[in-house]
Amino acid sequence: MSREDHSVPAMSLTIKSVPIIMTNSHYMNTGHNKKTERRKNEQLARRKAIIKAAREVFFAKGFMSATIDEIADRCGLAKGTIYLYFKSKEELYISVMAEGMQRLRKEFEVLKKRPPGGNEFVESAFMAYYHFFKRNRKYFRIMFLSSQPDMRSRVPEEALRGCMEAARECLGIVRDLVQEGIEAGCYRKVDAWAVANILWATINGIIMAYEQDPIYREEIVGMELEQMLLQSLDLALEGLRLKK
Amino acid sequence: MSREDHSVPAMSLTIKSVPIIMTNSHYMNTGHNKKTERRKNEQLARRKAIIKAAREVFFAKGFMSATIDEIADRCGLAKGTIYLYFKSKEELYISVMAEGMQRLRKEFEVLKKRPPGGNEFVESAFMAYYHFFKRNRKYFRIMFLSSQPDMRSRVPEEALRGCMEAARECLGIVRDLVQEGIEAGCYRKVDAWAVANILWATINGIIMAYEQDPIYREEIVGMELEQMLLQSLDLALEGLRLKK
Amino acid sequence: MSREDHSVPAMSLTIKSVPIIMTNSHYMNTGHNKKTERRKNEQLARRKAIIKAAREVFFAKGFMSATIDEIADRCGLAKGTIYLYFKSKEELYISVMAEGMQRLRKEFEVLKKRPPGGNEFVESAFMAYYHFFKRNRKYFRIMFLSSQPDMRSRVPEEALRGCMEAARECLGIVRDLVQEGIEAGCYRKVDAWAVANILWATINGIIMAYEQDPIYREEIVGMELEQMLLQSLDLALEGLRLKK
Amino acid sequence: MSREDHSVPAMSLTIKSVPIIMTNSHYMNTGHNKKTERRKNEQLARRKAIIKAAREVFFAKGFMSATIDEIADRCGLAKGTIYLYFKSKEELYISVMAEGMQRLRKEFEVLKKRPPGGNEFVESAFMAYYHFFKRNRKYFRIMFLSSQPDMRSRVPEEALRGCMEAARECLGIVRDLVQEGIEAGCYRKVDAWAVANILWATINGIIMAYEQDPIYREEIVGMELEQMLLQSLDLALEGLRLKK
DNA sequence: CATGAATGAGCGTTCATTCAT
DNA sequence: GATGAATGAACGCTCATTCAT
Repeated sequence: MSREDHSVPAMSLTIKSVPIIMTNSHYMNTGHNKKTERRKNEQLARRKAIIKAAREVFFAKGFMSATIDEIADRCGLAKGTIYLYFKSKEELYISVMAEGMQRLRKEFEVLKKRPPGGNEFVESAFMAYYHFFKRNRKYFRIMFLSSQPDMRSRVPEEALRGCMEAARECLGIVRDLVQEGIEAGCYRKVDAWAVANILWATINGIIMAYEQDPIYREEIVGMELEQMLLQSLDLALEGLRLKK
Repeated sequence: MSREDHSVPAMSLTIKSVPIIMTNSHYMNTGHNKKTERRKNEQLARRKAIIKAAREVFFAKGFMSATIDEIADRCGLAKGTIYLYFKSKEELYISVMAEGMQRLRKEFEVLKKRPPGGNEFVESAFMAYYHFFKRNRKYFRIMFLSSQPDMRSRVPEEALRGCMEAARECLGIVRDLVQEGIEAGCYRKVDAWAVANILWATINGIIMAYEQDPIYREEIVGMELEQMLLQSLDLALEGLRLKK
Repeated sequence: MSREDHSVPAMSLTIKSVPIIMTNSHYMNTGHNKKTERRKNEQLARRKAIIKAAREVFFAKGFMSATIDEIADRCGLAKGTIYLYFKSKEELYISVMAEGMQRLRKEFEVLKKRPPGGNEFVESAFMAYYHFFKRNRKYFRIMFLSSQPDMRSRVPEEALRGCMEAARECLGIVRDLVQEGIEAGCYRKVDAWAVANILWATINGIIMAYEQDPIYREEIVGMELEQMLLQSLDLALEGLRLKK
Repeated sequence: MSREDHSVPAMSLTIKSVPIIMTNSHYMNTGHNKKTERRKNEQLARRKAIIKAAREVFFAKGFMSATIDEIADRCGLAKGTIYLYFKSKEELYISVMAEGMQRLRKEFEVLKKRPPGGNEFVESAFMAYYHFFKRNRKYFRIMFLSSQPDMRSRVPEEALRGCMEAARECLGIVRDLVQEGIEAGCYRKVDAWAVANILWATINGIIMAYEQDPIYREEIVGMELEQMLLQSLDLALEGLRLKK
């Protein structure tokens, strides 16, 4: 059973990874009041610990069945403390999701550094997404929740934006790949942004189908996720490719 | 709603096995089980009424915030009565979903009767789905819930199968269309079932994207759903089409 | 569809056992309207069937957890029908109890016909009670419920009287035995009624102890019920016996 | 009560491993867990208050008709708070019972300190029990519930043991009295434990008879409880006494 | 009479959230 | 800040009882 490594080596706090998550960090290294700075770090660490615990519980039980009590237990904090960091269960949820999007974004980042000249533009994005999915499968299920009206109405818009931005950046990368493909004369002259969105949606749609009940997956779809994705990639490429 | 249920009187009574169970012996085969038949109809109607109310409440509030109390109020029944027809909130949910799938399936049915000779195979399915979506938009949101583990674990498998079957039939229709396209020499020789699933997933993925927060829809995707679907159709067709 | 399902060996109704249970039987055998008489019999049979079913369910589940639904199912009647015969769950309960007391009384009746001259007066009552207990163990548990205030407040006094009368008769028989013992010169000149009550209470108390949690029975009392009863009999006899 | 918990601020930070788990690090061994101690006391008091309220409601309404709402109201707590202290209505019930047994045990304790030389061994126990009963009459009714199968199956075994132990201790005291009587040459050489159990059961049986419906008490038993107990004591003593 | 669908008050219980310490 | 006891509204659900058929 492939492990999903949301462990967070904790190390990460000391390194650059922090600024990514940190949204509310307006502390400047003027050298002065260390105490405050130390505090900030502690708080940040705590915040991450809570998100980690929440993620684990949400993954194990689902959002609806998860309880703040269990999350608090799991990170060794008091229930009240959770509310010091997150206004509601829903904000906690969105934060877990945001963190997942950040991870994905980070993995997508490498696509930007592709050596020029290769011609698997879209393929690489497909694969990057697929590999992320394999290691973070459970994120997807809870992501599908974010469209629920009772979730959305309770999620602070600002927290949501964090997710969105990450998604936008990923899509931007895909768009760039498509654009490169066009410019390299491989792809037809399509609207790269639209295609990026379509590819993105396609993968999500396929994954969603696979996260349905096993009955659906086995008796209806009846083929492995990887195969399905590859065929879908094939179809898309065929649609994109410029025919001489 | 004109009832014609004085229909066929005795029939069932001619079967011996009945008397054993029967305790309520005193009405004879005179005008006979009018009562029973009427009952059946009433029950069916009530069931539908409950599903309708549930649908409305689920749509308005979301599954999590919906309450049985409100559903009961909305269809003018007592709370206990709801539980006479549905074992749990989750079963009610799945029944709403099943009903939605039935509707979709019914609309897809017409695709089967397409006059031969036309060549918009996949287009017609896309459009059928899209039109259904426009009129039943809110179904989709709640459908996305069915992948939640805490939902699935509480939904009676049998009720789920109802949904699945309808979905399978729709997919079958799409596959047939693809197959026709292949046989008509319009499409490449692809795995029609896989392609049907991919198309299906693509549309769902796109819809899901649009059912995300408006921020996502407006600021990120930034184009109308219809456009997006059309472009996606275009891409898919291009991918399917046989090039001379 | 002629059904003759007043089945019920019915026999039983024709014999003497009836008058005992029957409280509301003012039908005289004037020969006329047989129909009515048949009805009466049917009703009586139904009543007994319900009590039987109730007994089984009360025994299996306990009064609190028993449901009218299950009782109705078990005797193949509709729930509403139960309420035609018994005003409430509590009346049903008391009727089960009354029926148990009638049984006990019937078994005690034989003590009245003891051949004169024997000298095991009290012993025979002890043993009769004990044997009844062994075969009707579960009656006792539910009997202990009758002292609950929320039971009593809902039991129609009239139904209760049925129980009481049977108990009184049993006690009367015990008193007579004690009296015989006194007159035979075996026992001291005690108040026979009081002693009868004391003996009765003693046995009930012992049985109650045994119907407590097994922990109590095994870890605390620590001896077999039969032994305990015998020792208790021994003690009582020793107390009663006239010493020369 | 001066709290000194602004104590030592950073501390915990110096230890590396700590921050992860340690959450409540900030109060050191100064005047120290005064807080905790106060809490403990408060909790104990609350627990007692709840038991008191429950007792009152159970006594007034009976277990079945009692509601947690009423119990909560009566002790001025929220319903949820009750569940912080007791897992279920049944646990509350058993706790009320346990508390009653503790009281009885405490009253029995004095019997242990009887000045030697007296010869009313069993009498004193009878009387202690009787006096307890007079002041705590209503306990007995609800005690009779504990033999109900649907009660027992829902009572946490551990809570039950509390009751049992108290009962066992009382019985132990009675046994000792009997034993003393034997050793003092007053009583026959009987099995003291069995006799203790028999006496106990006898009193309980008598009390149960008196807690039946008033009809039973008045029309059947027809004598005062005290008289009955005295006669029963008399009978038992007569049975125990060593005859020259 | 018998039925059984409908009722609906009421249940025990949960848990996100608050707030005094 | 951190705590965790307290809250109490809301929950899903039950079931004795009624009543139209």
